[in-house]
Amino acid sequence: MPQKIKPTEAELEILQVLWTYGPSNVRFVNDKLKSERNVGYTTTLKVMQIMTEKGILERDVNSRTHIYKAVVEERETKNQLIDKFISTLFGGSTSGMVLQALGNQKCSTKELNEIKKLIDNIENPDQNGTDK
Amino acid sequence: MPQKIKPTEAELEILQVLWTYGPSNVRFVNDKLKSERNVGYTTTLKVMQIMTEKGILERDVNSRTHIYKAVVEERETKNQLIDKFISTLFGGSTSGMVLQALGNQKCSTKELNEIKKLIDNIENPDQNGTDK
DNA sequence: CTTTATCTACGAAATTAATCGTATAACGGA
DNA sequence: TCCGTTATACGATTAATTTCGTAGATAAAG
Repeated sequence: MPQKIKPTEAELEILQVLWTYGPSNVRFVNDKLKSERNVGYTTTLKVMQIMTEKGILERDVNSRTHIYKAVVEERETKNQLIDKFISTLFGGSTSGMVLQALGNQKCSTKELNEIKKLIDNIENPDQNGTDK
Repeated sequence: MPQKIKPTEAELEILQVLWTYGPSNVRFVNDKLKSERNVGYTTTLKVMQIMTEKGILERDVNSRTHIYKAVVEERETKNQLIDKFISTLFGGSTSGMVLQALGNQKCSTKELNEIKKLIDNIENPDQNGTDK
């Protein structure tokens, strides 16, 4: 576990864009954010600069338009956030959280089946389900 | 959906105590918080006063030592937080979040079975499992 | 009745997050 | 070459959060 990551709301939004679309410039990221809510260009720029200082992002400065990419890994970061969420709200009980999430959210039958399949795989790791 | 709840970190800690132990005074809450981290009495007092102003808590002022209780409901509040968490990090996909949570956390077989049972109940709501 | 401990009220500092305006440099087309 | 567009840099402001010190009131102990 290398670093401790605690992105702010605004930082998470930016990370989402970079995780989804790969390395991007500020304009692109800002456009994506603007499709969700109103935010100024320089605001996004500033946050991305701060993230770079913090080591959350890296940037390529070779061209005039800087290209930013996420340094932190999507899966790992989300795991940390889930961990924290579960420990804060559910006393560390993963199943407690899952039970509440499933109990109250609308989840398609297909999704539920995926989850069941995953559970079966966890319980019988050897028996090959030809997952991937 | 009555109100929108967005407790801060410190507020969530306090809510946890009140949800777990029921209506309490500041001293009690502060003692519980101190078992986790260092925090001064007046700090806890202040936060609880602010929460009361916000309508997150209510207090009984009859005795000198005020008794605070949570106005917001545990289940509902956690649901809102889960919702937000899922939409921010998993594009609204509950199963996406559950898959990642189960895939990476250690969860006992018993817990996994609970989850499976719940899924079965969701899929066959009529067939009575004598839930409650 | 004093003294000491315990409460609440209040104010204010310290931090952190988020936002944006303005300055300045560079690019691109007319 | 000149102008409008687009970048980054930087500073400053605002708002929210967290923290705690101090004052004043009340209870409890001696």
